[in-house]
Formats: sequence, C-alpha cells, structure tokens
Amino acid sequence: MERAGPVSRRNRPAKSALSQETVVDAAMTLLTADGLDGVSMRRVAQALDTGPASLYVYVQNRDELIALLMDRIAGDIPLPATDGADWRERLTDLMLAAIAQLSRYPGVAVRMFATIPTGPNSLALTDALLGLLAHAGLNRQTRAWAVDVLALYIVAAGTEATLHTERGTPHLSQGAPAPGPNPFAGLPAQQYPNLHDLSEELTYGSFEQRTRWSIDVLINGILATVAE
Amino acid sequence: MERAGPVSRRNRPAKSALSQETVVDAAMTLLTADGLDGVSMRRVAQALDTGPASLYVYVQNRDELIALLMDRIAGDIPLPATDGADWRERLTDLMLAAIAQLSRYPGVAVRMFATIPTGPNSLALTDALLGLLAHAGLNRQTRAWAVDVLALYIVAAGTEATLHTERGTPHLSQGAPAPGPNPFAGLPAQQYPNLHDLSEELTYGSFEQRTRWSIDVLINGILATVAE
DNA sequence: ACCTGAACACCGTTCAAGT
DNA sequence: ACCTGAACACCGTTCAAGT
Repeated sequence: MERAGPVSRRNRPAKSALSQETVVDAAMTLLTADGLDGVSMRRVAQALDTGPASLYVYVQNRDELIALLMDRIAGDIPLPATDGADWRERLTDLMLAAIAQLSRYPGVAVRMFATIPTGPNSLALTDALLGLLAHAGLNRQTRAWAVDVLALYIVAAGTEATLHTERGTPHLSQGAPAPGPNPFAGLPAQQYPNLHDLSEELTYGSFEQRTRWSIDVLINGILATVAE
Repeated sequence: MERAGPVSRRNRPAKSALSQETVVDAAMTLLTADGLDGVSMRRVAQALDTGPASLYVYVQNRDELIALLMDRIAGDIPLPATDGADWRERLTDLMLAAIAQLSRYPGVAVRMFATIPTGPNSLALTDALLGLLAHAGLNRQTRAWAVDVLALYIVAAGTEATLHTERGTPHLSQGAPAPGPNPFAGLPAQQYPNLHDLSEELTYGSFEQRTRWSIDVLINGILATVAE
C-alpha cells in the first residue's frame, strides 16, 4: 500500500539520478562553502547540472530545503549520555556543542526562530534536553518552559556566534580575546554615564567565557524560578 | 567650519526635496505597512517618486537605512524612571516594552543580531538597562555581562513575537491562549518519551506568561551568578 | 511522472550621463 | 553636488512544452 516517491529518469551515462537526497547533498555542499546565502535554488540546480524548476519535484520550495538542511546539521550534534552523575555538566556541554555547530553554518541559526523544528534529529535533541532537566528535580511545567528558553538561547547565541565567524572575531571553537579598539570608550559620559563607566567590563572576556556564564545564569535562574 | 550635508535641488513645485530624513520617513511608512521585507530600495524610491539610485546620496546602502529605522523604533520605547523603589519591576517593564515594540515591526528584530546598536536611542536604552542593574547590587563585571544576555534575550524574544504576529497567534499586546491542535501530542512515545510525556505542558501558557517567566529566570539567574 | 527553457516579477548596487 | 535611466548580476517560483 506504499506509494513510492518520485523516481528520476536521468539514469543516463552523464547525469546521475535526482532525488531529495541528492538535492539536499548538493545544497549541503554549497552551505558548507558559502553559508546559507550561497544556497539559492539556481545554484543548487546548477550544481546538479539542471534548471531550478527541476528541484521543485523533490522539495516544495526553498524553505523546505532549508528545513531539511537544518535537521542534517542537528544530526551532527552528539546526544548526551542518557545517564550519568552530573546532569548540569551534560546540559552545559550539549548547549555549547549546539551553539558551536550552528556557528559553523552562517545564516542557518537565524532561520530557526521561524521554524519550530520538526525534523527527527532536532526532536531527538529537544527530547534529550528535557531528559537532562528531569534530573534537576524540576516540576513538569518548569521543565517544559525551561526547554523553551534554553532552545531560544541556543539559537540566539548560535546566531551571534555566526556573525563572529563571519567577521573573523574569535568564538567558541577558538581561543584569544577580542581585538580592535573599545567602541564604548569614546562615548560621551554625560549622555551615557553607565556605558562610559563600564566600557572596560563591557568588552572583557571571550565569547566562550560569556557564553558559559550565560548558560550558568540560565540554569541557576531556572532552578530558582518555579513555573505555576 | 561645519560642512553641510547634501542638499537636494528638487525644490520644484511637484516633488519635495529629498534628504536622509525624508528617505527614512518613506522607509518607515513602508515598514509599518509591510514589514521589513516591504522596505526595498526600489520601493522606497518609488514612494519618493524617484529612481533607486537617488537614495544612495543619503544612505550608504540598505543596511544603513535599516540601522536608521532600528534607532527610530528604539526611540519609541519609553525610558524607565531613573529613580524609584522597585528596580526589578522597572527592568521587567522595560524588557516587556522593548519586546512588544520589536514585535510591531516584522523583520527588524532578527537583523539586530547582526548590528551592535550604535544609534543614540539604542545606546540610551542600554545605558538605562545598566542603570537599573546598578540598583541590584551587582558588581561591575556582572552588570556588564548581564546587559549582554538581557539584550540578547530581548532581541530573541522580539524575533519570536514577530513570528507570532505574522502567523496571527496571540502575543504580548493581546490576551487569549494559543489555538490549534497540540503538535507534540502525536509524537511517538518510543522515540521521544519526554516530548510525548510533557506535550500538555509544552503548549501551556500565553506568550506573555512565558515571557514574564523567562525574564524572571534571567533576573534570578543573574542575581545568583557572580561574574569573575 | 519527470525534466526543462523561458518567462514573470522582483532584488541591491553601480555607472555614465545629464542638470 | 545632486539626480537619474539603464544596466549588471542576481533572486524564487510558475508554466507550458517536451520526453
């Protein structure tokens, strides 16, 4: 009773058969090379030696193609051990791994605000996140809302990290502090007394340091804030 | 010793003179009507009865135009009272107001991940945020990193709210809970035990309720997590 | 059913020429 | 110095025609 998906007829010597997999493969190659901006329907088609219209057999539109790319990317984030002593460390590591993975593919994290991820890999990650929160002794509603903020933070930090990647500023997978002159130092103290006063502290610390601190803030906050 | 900015010569009967202000005005009108996607250089030019090339006298490129729009939007967020008893309530209100304001202009919040806001209105808001944190008894480094996470959260929540606006789901400035069927209820319990188990809780609560809880999480977390 | 060239309705930005 | 039409190099998506 199964209906087979569309089958390509390009089994000729020169061209290989198209399929959703080959389309996503080609898109993934472009994504890795040029970021999401490089993944246009026309360029994907070109890479497959065909016209853009051909892709619409395997993918509804560019948005669906991007959703498929997202889930591939999610699939490369290692799931945490389901059991173990330190849930907090496992949670932190999972979040850092997710942010680092998103930072590798410029333009992808931003789009995740739009899509509640429904791919199997993304769902598995969310489920794992919830599993870790269960070890924290939180009630059901708190766990549910907590996974929401944590996911939002992952996507937000991933988006930020991506921009650091594009600008060449160091981020998660690199060391070294930020370079360049302090943009807050020159601000008028009259108008912006607090920014002026804290200009040193505002630029202190690497992206990784700040991210680790932020994750601590979130976890401490969740532990201290019962929902309901 | 001042150099005057470019002055338009279109002081003829039919067309009014162009200036950066008129360009941003026209862009703002389009933004309000159609969101940021509606603000193309060509459409702005059309609204001003000219060609797109004319705009480049008053604005370096579309990115700069968007940055100018952002600061206009920031200017409509009321600054908190500089003194008062309850810093925590003032901080919460400021964050909710900022998120609500961003939710009114689809497409804008997303772009704020890219830009460290340098407009006068955005800087004033950040300065005010830091001022409120000073009342919380936090050390200097904690205040600096705190304003970072809070700003990141505002932009992230604003981006999310925007999508709710676009989809017609209720959000900050509206009441009522979310409609539609529960997307987690039908998930296989074998593969996603936690998502399946918490499907009720995952969809419980309005956007405003969740946002308020998240802000509480952040504030509690910041108070519990000293930087340095 | 799959594949495709051509077209439709758009983009941002640049450039040479006009005033 | 300001303004502009036209062009350049792109987009996503649709459609009619081919196999």
